[in-house]
Amino acid sequence: MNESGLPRSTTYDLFRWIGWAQMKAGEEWVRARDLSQTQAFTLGFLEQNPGAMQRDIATMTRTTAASVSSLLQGLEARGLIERRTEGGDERSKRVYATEAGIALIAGFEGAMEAAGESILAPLDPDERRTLHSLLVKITAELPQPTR
Amino acid sequence: MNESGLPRSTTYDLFRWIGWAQMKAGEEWVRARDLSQTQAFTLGFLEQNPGAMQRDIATMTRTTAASVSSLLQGLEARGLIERRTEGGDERSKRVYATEAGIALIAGFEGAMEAAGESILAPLDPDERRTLHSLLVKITAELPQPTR
DNA sequence: ATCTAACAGTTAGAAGTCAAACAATCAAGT
DNA sequence: ACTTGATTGTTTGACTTCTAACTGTTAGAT
Repeated sequence: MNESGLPRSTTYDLFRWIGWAQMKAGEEWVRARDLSQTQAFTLGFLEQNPGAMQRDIATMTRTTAASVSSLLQGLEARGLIERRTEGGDERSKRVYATEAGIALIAGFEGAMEAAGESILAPLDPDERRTLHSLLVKITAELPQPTR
Repeated sequence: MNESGLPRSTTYDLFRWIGWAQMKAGEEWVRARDLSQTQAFTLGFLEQNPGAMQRDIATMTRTTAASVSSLLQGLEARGLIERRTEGGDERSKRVYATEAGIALIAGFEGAMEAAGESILAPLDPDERRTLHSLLVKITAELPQPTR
């Protein structure tokens, strides 16, 4: 809660700001393919984890089952993913990125890394290592997003 | 993009995760008052900056003028804020938290700080200072969200 | 077998968000 | 005066997200 007036920034403000900046930095790449951030994230995840359950996707994106359901509807309508029930459990659906989906998402990881790179530019390699290890230390104690 | 399988976490993943955790940590306080995060944020901002323009709020929350417009509709309908045109400029509207709004948001800042505190718990004071200064260094070079 | 509880996913309704188009006002020049 | 451009806020329509309620499936106990 800063800008217009207030002098200090809490650590949380800085986190929010940096998260926002990262989002913006990746926006161009993502929007050029007519995807939302979450859609791109999900496709990238499916490329790496073919056959994931929807529930896994919810955990990964830290959203809800309902959000995943409607998110996948959009991707499925565009032919970027498929849902199949297999493995003898009629409840769960295995989700796969189609060839079109994989083609569309190719380079996403790299683009995100580049975006992250540009944001961390003010830090030298040593400082980046320090930052990363501090963040790891924090997240190690964080509640796992299980739903 | 971690959990189910992948070994490493990029710095950006960690940022996302921490931001999510902070949001969750403040959720209980916020939901007990039937507010969204953004609404609480906005009310807190108005408590500190009475008479802010809507444009300022958009900058602060890093959203758009349209979002603020509809966000404030909700708060106004509940009598938590007022919009007045004053100061001879018929374009801009000055936004104020009402007494009810101020009463509802009392303690928000403290609750958020406590939430932030609990997340930073794994770090000792020295590490916190280091983290804070690294974040400041990053945000100093970040594009200001001007709209 | 049957009951119960947990689990996977969907749907409905409310709210927030965005881009784009719009209306109204102000400022500055001509 | 008039015009032009910038500023401030709203509206529209599409999309995402959430909670809560729902359907259907599976596993475990009795």
